[in-house]
Amino acid sequence: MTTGRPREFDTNQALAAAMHQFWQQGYTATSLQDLLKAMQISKSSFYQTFGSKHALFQRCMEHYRNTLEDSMLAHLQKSPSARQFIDATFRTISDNGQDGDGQFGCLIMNTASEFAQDDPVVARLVRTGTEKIHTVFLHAIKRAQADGEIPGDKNPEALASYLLSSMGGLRTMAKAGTARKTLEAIVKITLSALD
Amino acid sequence: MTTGRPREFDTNQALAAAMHQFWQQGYTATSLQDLLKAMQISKSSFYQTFGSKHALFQRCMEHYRNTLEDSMLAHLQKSPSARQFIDATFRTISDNGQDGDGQFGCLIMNTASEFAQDDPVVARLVRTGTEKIHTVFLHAIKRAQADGEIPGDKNPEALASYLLSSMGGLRTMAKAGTARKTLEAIVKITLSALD
DNA sequence: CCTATTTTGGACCAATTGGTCCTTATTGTA
DNA sequence: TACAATAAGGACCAATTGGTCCAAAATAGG
Repeated sequence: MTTGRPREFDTNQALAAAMHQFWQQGYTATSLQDLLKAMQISKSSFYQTFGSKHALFQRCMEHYRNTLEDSMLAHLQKSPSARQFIDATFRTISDNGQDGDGQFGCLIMNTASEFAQDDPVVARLVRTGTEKIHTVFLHAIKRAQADGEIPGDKNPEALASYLLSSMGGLRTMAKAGTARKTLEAIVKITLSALD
Repeated sequence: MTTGRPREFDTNQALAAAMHQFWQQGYTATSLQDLLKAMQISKSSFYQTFGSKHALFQRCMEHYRNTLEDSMLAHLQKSPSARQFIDATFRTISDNGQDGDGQFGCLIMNTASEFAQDDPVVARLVRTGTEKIHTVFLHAIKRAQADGEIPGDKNPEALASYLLSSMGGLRTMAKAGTARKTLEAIVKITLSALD
């Protein structure tokens, strides 16, 4: 087994940087130059390690999806109640809407908006991404129903889709520059549908 | 007063075609070639009539905004009740989500997603666009409250923002390829917040 | 220390980007 | 019918696009 020259960058770190770039600017508006600067690697390293811009984007989508899912599941588990988890998830969006990563919307929703069904590979990534979030919401809703925090006669699947859709809308509103107070008002009404 | 050679195309028609193109593909992903093909005009006519891609995009945004506002107001006026107008607006989205113009989402929301706050000119167009829709919803809500179709104790401004956000989310979901039944379920829950 | 193996820097590439400009065509009016 | 005025066709442009390739550099195992 031979080894060769070791790489001078961390793959995961570069991937995270690329994800952030796509998250901010979208796929098309992000040029190779943008990526190289963000990832701090050379063009050679880029193509050798990630193959192409499109292939990298796929990995970024997966990375985003996994990160988001892990984060949500962690919050759900350490939350005192499932209902409180849902509330907190939406409040976090209205709180961090203007600054931090919040102002970039949701990468999955952004991608859905940018590509629609044009690219089948991307369309699948969007679908699996939304499904993951849907599943997390579904778990939370079912648990909240079992605990009597959400009326049991409501359809949990429908509620999960509703939360997913609402989350996408809310994040887009935040991206559009909506005032925090307005975002909070939207969240309040959105969550009232769970009562 | 001299006249000169008359143009061989209709400006409004070309504008509408361009709007449709931006609506489908977004600003960045739409090339000049795409526009010329869609508008059926030459490059010279393009630059002479519209100045630049960016300037044309601004006019398209305004055209979309006006068209949407007019359409909504017309529906609102001929609707038997304001509440029914709101319901019908959302049902139309879930019905036409997969085909027709529905599968392209909302141009204003798409633009918000694509540009965020990067371009101040575009950011303003997004803001005024959302404000217009907000205003229409606000009128409908106030009238529905006056007619006892929506509880009067609810804040109409907040409700209008909620509907705006929900509409954006719903259209993005439709763009992502969500099944019609799911869209209908989301609409049902969304509208239940008005009861 | 030498060599197989890998990474890196950067020159290079065809294609496409948005945009300019000059020429030719077509009109109404004087 | 000639002229002023505008429109259209298309050659041309520099800059950028994503991507390839080759030579130089750096490493671990023999």
